[in-house]
Amino acid sequence: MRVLVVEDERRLAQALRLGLTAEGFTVDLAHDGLTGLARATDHAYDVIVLDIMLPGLNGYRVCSRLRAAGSDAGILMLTAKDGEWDEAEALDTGADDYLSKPFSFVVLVARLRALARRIGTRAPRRTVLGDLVVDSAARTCTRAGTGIALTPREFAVLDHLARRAGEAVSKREILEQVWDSGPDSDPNTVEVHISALRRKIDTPFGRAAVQTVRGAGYRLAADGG
Amino acid sequence: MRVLVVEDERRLAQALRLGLTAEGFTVDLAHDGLTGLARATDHAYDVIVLDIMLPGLNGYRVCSRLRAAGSDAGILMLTAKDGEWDEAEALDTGADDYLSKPFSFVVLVARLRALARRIGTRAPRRTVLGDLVVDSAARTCTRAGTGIALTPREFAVLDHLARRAGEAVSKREILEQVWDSGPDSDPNTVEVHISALRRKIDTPFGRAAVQTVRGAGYRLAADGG
DNA sequence: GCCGATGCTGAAGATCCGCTGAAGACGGCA
DNA sequence: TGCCGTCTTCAGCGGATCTTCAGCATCGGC
Repeated sequence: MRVLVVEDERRLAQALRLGLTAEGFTVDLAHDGLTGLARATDHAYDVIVLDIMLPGLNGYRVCSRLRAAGSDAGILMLTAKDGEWDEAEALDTGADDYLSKPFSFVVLVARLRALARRIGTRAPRRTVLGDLVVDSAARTCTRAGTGIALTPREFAVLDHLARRAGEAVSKREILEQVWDSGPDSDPNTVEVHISALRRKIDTPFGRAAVQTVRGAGYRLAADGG
Repeated sequence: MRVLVVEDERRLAQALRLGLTAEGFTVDLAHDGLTGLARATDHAYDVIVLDIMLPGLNGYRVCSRLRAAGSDAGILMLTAKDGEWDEAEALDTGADDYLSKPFSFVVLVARLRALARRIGTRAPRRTVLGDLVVDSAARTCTRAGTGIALTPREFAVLDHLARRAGEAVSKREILEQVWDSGPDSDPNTVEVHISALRRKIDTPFGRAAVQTVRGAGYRLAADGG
């Protein structure tokens, strides 16, 4: 399990690294907000321990920027016992949990484990393909930041293709998965919906994310077309 | 904050329910171990008040089975002053805290609050979505600073949507969470309440925070509409 | 270039889904 | 018990959405 600790007190940071490593975590450190943000966006961490008071960029900022960048790591914030602390703000910026200093190391480990467990079972929700974003949880789709309204069927088809981005998916499979219908249904139904989909997510943007694989079905380009 | 009280003395259980409800908790009762275990595994409680001496299945058993089932609710055990009581055993089975009878109600509330804080409910007390504020603890809702009176059901629906702000939530799920009803109940009930909600929090302000996701349910706009 | 197979697309009718007003049921409270 | 606010059920409306169909375009092999 990979953990990033963003903490400016070096003694504490080192102690955490030693302790967490002994508990079986793989630990990286950052000592200020900017470095933390950079590392977190470069590497895929399971959980991030984030101090609120940081030089450069404070914890709230790091947290909201991470979420804006689409990170789905678990984030646990550390609050100084006397510092100003706004629980609502923290959770609003996308933190998953928090712990006030001074804290028990055992509690920290327990919380990190619980957090990782929670994050792990959280269904993957956003698929990013170039400037095309498919968000299964929100049931939204955006191209270059522009929201696109899709009907239920259209979204279901797109979602299914997105989960196998880059692979060719047969009409048969789409029919079974999206329509949960028997193998004797009309593949033309799929064609009609694919057509509608292209008219919404490709044509207006001069792109071609939905590709026809003759005889084999369709493929959603991994780079968004 | 959701609390489950598992206590076989009905008078005491009722008194706890009244008192805790007045303190802003959402309280459910169970009068024996098996029922308590069933309820606790079915619903996500933040904390569970668990009597040791219970008909059917005693508190220790309930506690260890809950933990075995992966529950991460806070558990506070109640011990009779004369009953045999093994603190080590209690904590071994996964209890977080304990209190011996007779106890002061004020102390119980304080312990429950501390416990909930320690366990770290990730549910924000207040959810801020643009100028729409939903306060789960106070059970109030304001839009642009104006207080809005909601009926219990309306608030429960809004609260549930707010906890998943930005995500599409199915009518089915709303029915299960807000009504804790079976999957065969009428989704139209939800529609009626959604309609009432919109008439109160959206229409008068010319906004559209409550969005219909055709075929999938509803979504509360993360920016308040 | 021809041909069959395969895929695309516009139109139209049928269907499904969600919204809403009203009526009655229910429950708390005096 | 009667009142009042709230909840659920019902039925109809209106519109979005789905499917079917038919004709046309495109592709690949010859």
